[in-house]
Amino acid sequence: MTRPRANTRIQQKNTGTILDAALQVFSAQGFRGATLDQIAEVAGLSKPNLLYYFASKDAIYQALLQQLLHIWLAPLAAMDQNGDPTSEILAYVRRKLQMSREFPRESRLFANEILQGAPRIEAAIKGELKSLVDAKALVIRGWAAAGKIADVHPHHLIFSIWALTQHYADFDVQVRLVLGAEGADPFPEAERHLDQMFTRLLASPILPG
Amino acid sequence: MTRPRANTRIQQKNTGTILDAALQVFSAQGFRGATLDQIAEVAGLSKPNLLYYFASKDAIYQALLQQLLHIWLAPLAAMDQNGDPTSEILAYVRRKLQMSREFPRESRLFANEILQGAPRIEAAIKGELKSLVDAKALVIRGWAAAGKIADVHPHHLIFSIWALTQHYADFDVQVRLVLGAEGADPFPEAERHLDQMFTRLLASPILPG
DNA sequence: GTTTAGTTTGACCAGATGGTCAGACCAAGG
DNA sequence: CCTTGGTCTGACCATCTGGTCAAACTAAAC
Repeated sequence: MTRPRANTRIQQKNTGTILDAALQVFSAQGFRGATLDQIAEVAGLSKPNLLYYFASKDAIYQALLQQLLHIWLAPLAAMDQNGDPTSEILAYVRRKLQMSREFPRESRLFANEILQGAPRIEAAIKGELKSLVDAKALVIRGWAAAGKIADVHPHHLIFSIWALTQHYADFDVQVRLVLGAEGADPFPEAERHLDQMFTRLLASPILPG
Repeated sequence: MTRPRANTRIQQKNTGTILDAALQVFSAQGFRGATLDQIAEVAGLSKPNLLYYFASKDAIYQALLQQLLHIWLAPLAAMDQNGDPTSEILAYVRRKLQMSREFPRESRLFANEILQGAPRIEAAIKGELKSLVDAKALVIRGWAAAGKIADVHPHHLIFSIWALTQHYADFDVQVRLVLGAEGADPFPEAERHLDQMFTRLLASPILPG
């Protein structure tokens, strides 16, 4: 094995730099649209040097996806079966929106990948991601059955959380253009709106009192 | 002007064929990822023949975007100020979801364009799209002020409709993979879920009775 | 049937792109 | 110092890509 495995300090630093630059470029251009030259320039390294650390353009992309999957699933994984149902779901929504704000590039990378048919992440979706979603869907179904939240379709509830929160990362440009100068930072208002949506959605049909 | 302007039958047929093929390829690969060779192959024409009808790759893409903008705005434009507020908004949601189902390639084309920073459609967003949205936002604000719907942020309401409906086109692969074999067609359930969400969101805080 | 305007293509080009490689460079241990 | 193993790069290559062009072909008007 001639390929380094991130032992040396230099290796750790450079693989990190490369992955960050790659995230920048891939998330903005998609896999096919991105070029090694662009990544190299952003990373401040030469192209052959990139290929010293990663076997190919594809390998860089794969490494990125692999690394990001965990960050991506964390907010859902943190949803606690034993907590208060509405609070747990609302907290998940807020965490996810926060991720759109802090990690828009990651969100766009995934969006690009899925848009293109998920050719390089299909396995992870069918595996890790689906397992987690199915598990949490069961929890939600349980909450609904116990009358603690309204009777919602668990999978579509999760889809709607993804759709609504990721929209503010993936379509950031559009959101800001449409809002114009008034709404310089769309996120506070977005959080209020999403709070409102999910609070109302989840409220049990018969209100106490 | 040597360039044809779609007069002849042949011109009409071929420009149509090319735009359809281009939609196919651009929506799946993004602008940079798509190649003229791919488009030519899908269209069943030679590459030079493509460039006989359109001046450049860019021109094909621009023509596509221009053509699609109208289709895209139609459902929102059809929202009627004089109709029943809740019905109007719910009808808009259904129309928009229907478009995700019938025209997923169009949705993905826009998604790709926005993801990449909307470099070639920024003007249209700041212009036509923003104008329409602002106008409809006023209508919604009026409905809310009159107490006919709950007090929602108009722009973010529209964003949430876009996000939720387009998700089923743009992330179709993911939706189907996560649902697995059970949900062969996610749309009926999606419609029920979105109906539920917006019905509850828009219901006035004080229920009659 | 011939002219004319519109249509199609094979061959070609310049620049971009992913990837290779031999050798230069450099840090650190002996 | 010198060796050694990891790091870096200029030069290079095959292929792909957007685009051109002269010439061949075809439909239809006269």
